[in-house]
Amino acid sequence: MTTPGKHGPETRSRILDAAEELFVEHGLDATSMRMITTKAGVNLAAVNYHFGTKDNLIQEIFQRRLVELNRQRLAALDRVEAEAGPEGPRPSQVLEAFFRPSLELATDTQHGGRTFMQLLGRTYTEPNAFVRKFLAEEYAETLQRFLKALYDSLPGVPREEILWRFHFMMGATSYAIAGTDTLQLFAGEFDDADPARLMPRLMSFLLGGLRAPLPDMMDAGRQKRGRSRAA
Amino acid sequence: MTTPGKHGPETRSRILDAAEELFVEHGLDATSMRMITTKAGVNLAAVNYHFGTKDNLIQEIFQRRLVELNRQRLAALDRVEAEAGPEGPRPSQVLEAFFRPSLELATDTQHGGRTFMQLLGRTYTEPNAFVRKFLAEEYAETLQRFLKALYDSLPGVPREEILWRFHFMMGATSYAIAGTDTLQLFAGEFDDADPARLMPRLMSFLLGGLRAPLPDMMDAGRQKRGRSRAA
DNA sequence: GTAGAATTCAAACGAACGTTTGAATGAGTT
DNA sequence: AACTCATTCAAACGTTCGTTTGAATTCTAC
Repeated sequence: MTTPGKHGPETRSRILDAAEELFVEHGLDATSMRMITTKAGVNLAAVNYHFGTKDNLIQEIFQRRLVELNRQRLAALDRVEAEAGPEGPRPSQVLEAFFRPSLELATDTQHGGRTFMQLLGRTYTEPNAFVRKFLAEEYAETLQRFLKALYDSLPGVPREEILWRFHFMMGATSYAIAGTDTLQLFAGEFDDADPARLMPRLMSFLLGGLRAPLPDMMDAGRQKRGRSRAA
Repeated sequence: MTTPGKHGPETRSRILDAAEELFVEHGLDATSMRMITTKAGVNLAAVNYHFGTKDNLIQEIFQRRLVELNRQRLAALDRVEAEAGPEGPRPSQVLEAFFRPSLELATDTQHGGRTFMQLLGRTYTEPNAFVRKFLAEEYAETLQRFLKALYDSLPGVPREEILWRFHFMMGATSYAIAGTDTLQLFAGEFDDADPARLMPRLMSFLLGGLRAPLPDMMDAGRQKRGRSRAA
């Protein structure tokens, strides 16, 4: 029943949840205000009343999740940095601190976490200028800290290579989260989409990529296992 | 001058080129017919006259490139399979056959290849049902053959793991191609966007990920270098 | 219970969208 | 020259979009 005609602070969250799902299913542009308000069971004008504009609604959806996500990431980085000695954490620990929170959020079907991570993965490549802008702002500090930690953990490796590989890793991750249906579309047989198994699978792949021999030049000191510590 | 008032078969290709660029810059939905025809210097009705609908235009843009791209991929696979002995090609050769043509197309700024690959990378995660449908159809045969070749080249590895890792690799690749500006946005210093260096960088990363130790279970026979051939 | 603020509602706004129309213009043929 | 057929053109079509409006309704507080 849900008594849609009554007042209540539920209206805001009803809109947020409905919009999140629809954005995943149809994309940001292709999701209209009328689709959102119909799904949420509220009046059309409710979105503009509570959020002002559609862009503000989008921004609020991303912020309420991203702030918490990056907080968890930085907290995890603080933890491994505190536990490690003066030489700092290992590369695998830094990666874990960054990617594990997002994967855990991606496996949370209870509170729409999975829905949001699919949306986020698709948004990384979205050309929408407005979205890209505040996405970059929201990530700036977090990425700065994690890149610095990665640089320090791999003292012998050129920063350029590390930056590229981190870029590749984010691509593999967002693709893995956002495009599981793509995978199923390609390979019919496939049915093991259990998100709980995704984490170890992705983690070993990412670490393998990070530790791969450097391309072409300076193959000396290739870190097959462990790291080539300088200090 | 280009004498836009005259007849000529240029109109079709002018529309295709203009649309390709605009789709990359703004996305499929956010690019209007009026933007396309204005940029191409043709009348608004020209798109519907030459292509019927906007969806047909999109489909034609993808087909004229994808057919050629997958033809090159399959030809490269034929080549390495012919050169290899009865044991078949090595995993790195299969990967090269698949990813090198797309990366070469991504570095071709002359004929709009880079533009198209950015578009393609973004489209992998696009929820547009119409686009996803013919994208899957266009890829079906190619992916079947490459997955089979990968399975045969890694006889000791569960097919499920190979499928997942191929998925991760496609994610890293499309992300690398589509989102270079994202990378620059995150890391200000970064200026080495030379696409010619992208290929070896990405290739060593992908191979490192493919060869990584399997997660958790059956770590026995981990293929650190080379393969654990069974036959 | 009544005033006042907050919220919901049906209806409409102007703008932009993809597409269609029918006349005007061009080249090719006889 | 007249006819034909493909193409281009300006204009309009109906639909949907995000947003606004002003009255109705509900909650809060005195």
